[in-house]
Amino acid sequence: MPELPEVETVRRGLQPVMEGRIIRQVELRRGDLRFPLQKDFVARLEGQKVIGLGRRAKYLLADLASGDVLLMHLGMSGSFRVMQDRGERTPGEFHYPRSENRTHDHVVFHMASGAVIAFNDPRRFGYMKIVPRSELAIEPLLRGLGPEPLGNEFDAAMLASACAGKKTSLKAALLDQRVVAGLGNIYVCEALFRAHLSPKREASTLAARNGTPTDHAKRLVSAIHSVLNAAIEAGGSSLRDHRQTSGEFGYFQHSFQVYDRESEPCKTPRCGGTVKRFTQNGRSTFWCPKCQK
DNA sequence: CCGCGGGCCTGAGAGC
DNA sequence: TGCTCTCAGGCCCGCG
Repeated sequence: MPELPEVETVRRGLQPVMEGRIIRQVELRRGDLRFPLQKDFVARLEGQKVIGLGRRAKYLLADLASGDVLLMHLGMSGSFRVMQDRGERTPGEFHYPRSENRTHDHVVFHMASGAVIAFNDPRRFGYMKIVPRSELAIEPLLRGLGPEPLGNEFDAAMLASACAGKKTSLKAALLDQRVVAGLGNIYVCEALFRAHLSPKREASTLAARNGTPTDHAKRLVSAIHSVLNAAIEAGGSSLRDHRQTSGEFGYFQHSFQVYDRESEPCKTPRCGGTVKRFTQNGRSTFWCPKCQK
């Protein structure tokens, strides 16, 4: 599910219940996420104070007083849910809200404050890993990530140089986390539509000419900025799994221009085209062939 | 090095 | 109802 806007929405939901708070107990209900959690996973978290909760691309990073950092990735179907412990539990077991399927709550953080934070992930493509802060720079999971799309260093010049010489499609390039880190299938489709650029275009066609970024690169950067900012504002997109940490839906899916709109009319004024779908690198691409060139 | 396809998992929905 | 098939917000790995 989660691309940058969904992860950022989750971060904002978790921040008030994690930052400055102490993890009293970690309830490990399943340790085999995408890969097995570290043997000392629980021990390194229990009793720790969370100093800050940040985000890098699609990763959440909880900074601990011990000097460790807890990395969390939501994979395709991961979500966090914040609940309140009302003391209605038997030891070691939290009394979950009725009529809610919490069978895939794999890791549950019981905070000293009484907040209960459950990581739910049916497909288990998500994962967590604890690394010393001093080793973050060499952490394989983070090393190689490109610039943050909403950060200062991501601009037309940066995008143009990252695309230079790339024979692959523009869509594949944008999905490559080394080019820009945080976009996924939905927001790549949406950004390309808003920039009126074809997903089939060769990535290298965005490269600078005469040392100056092309208009295409500028248009694409501004489309990426606007679509991500709008999606964050809307609490992300809720298609299947994504919820805000309160359980509420995000609502950016109502603003999709092309994603999941196969055969529907193009939303570009006076275009009159129809949204098409095809498979690129094993993933669905939605676009309007009439106005995306 | 680069680009592509397969695989990892579970669940929802369509079609029969 | 139930089976089978396809598809899903990601990313690592191995192959050519």
